[in-house]
Amino acid sequence: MLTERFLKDKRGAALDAEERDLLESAISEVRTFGPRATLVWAGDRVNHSTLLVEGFMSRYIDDRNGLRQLVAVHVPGDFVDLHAYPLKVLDHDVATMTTVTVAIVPHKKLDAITETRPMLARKLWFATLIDAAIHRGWLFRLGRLDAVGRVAHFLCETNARLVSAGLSDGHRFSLDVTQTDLAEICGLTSIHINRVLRHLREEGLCLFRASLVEILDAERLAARGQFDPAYLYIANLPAPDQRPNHD
Amino acid sequence: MLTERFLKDKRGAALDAEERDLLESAISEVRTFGPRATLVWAGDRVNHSTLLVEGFMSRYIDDRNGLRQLVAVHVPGDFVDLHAYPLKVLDHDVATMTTVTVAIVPHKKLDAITETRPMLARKLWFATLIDAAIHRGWLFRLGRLDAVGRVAHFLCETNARLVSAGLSDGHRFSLDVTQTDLAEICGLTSIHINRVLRHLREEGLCLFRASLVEILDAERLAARGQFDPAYLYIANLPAPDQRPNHD
DNA sequence: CGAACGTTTGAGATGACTCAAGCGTTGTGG
DNA sequence: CCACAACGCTTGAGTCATCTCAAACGTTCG
Repeated sequence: MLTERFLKDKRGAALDAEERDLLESAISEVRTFGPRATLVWAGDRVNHSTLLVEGFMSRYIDDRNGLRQLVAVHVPGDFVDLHAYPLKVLDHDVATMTTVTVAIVPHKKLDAITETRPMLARKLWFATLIDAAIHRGWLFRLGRLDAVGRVAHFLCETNARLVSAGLSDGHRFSLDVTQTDLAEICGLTSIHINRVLRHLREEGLCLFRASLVEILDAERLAARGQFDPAYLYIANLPAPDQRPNHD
Repeated sequence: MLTERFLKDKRGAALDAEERDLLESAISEVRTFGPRATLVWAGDRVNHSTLLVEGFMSRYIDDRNGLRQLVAVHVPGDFVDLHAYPLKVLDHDVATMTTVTVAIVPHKKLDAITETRPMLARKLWFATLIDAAIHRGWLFRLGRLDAVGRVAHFLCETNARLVSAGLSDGHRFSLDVTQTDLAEICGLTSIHINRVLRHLREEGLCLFRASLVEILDAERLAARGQFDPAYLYIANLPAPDQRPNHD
């Protein structure tokens, strides 16, 4: 089932069987794309959204000098550009990172859903708000962490999301991206990413080699990146530290 | 009218008279708060959302060492934590920056709207997606700009939003925040913010003094911050540069 | 009047960047 | 089938932006 992973394990928003069937029937087409293919350009009007079934995708903003800043990385189960349904025009590009399988959902079908199924509509809304929460996690990463912390934070986040998608056992997962990709995610240069990865390896925190991430010490890695998974809204997550009392 | 500025001038999502009345009648209470008051703590369950009528508010994430990263600044007309309606629990704190007037909208009233008015519901969804687009603008700012660029970018953004809210003439506006606030927005130290502001002043780009921003050279300031307002989804904006052809 | 807060400036430390070069792997066309 | 180009990874050396620590000043408010 193509929508199988969508909103799976998300706090209080999992789809029931009927909703899932409805969404599944909204898919008009299934396609595959090779790596590094751009599916949507900023500024273009779009009439459909893209559910990622397999592979990794990204969203990014280019600067004047050809440098780019990734604003999102998507894993299987993500409704990559569902926000294009209300927005119609995007402020960023949408591209594949690896070879992907995607399901296309025309906005016309979403019209039918939102007009007749307010609860499902609310869950779609919820899904786009998780993306926004992840944006905030990234803002914290870029604004408050040093280079090692940023990479550690990103790897913890990706691990948590892939565990939720059933694509990581919590210690090893496939992440087929280059060091340049990591640089564009973390707001660093690829050269510095290389030194950061060496540092993480030498400290026994984690390995990144040949498209494979091995987390050697999850606890210390999370501490180094000040990673608290609350913002991912994953259900049944082992409780993080209690927040301090707010007096 | 309390909701007067909400979605005003936003591309293709302005409310019609009936929708505005409906939203207005969903307000249960109007309150004022002093500066630096926290309205919502991360992790708390909330049953209402807050429409900002007057003043400035912020949303932020604290790190372990008491430092904070702002993830949003809100101006009058913003529905500050509308995303709490689907999410119920927030991943960040919500606080006032100045003295504010806010309108409280219970989630129960929003239930009634989403169940009977799919088009208005879609516009509420749209409003939360603009906040997400602004998050992305901030990610670009933090990930790809140097200190001077970040401050320039933020001031351009705030100017554009306040023009849209009718609170800036495009050249001068009141911004009652400290240099420490700017530091927490831009991911810098307040000391460095001070030097950046001096630089902007000496370059004739803009002044920030006594809670007043004066933009001396809007074009060069925007260039310095690589600011392109497309992500704000403001209607009838003078067209920015055409995007290059994508071949 | 004194305390608290925000601003301003200086000096020195450091983290990340730039430039440069070499290495290994992969894919491709002669 | 080999040679070479393209790409990604790795390392070194030097530079620069921003941070840290320190101190002084002005304003506001109790």
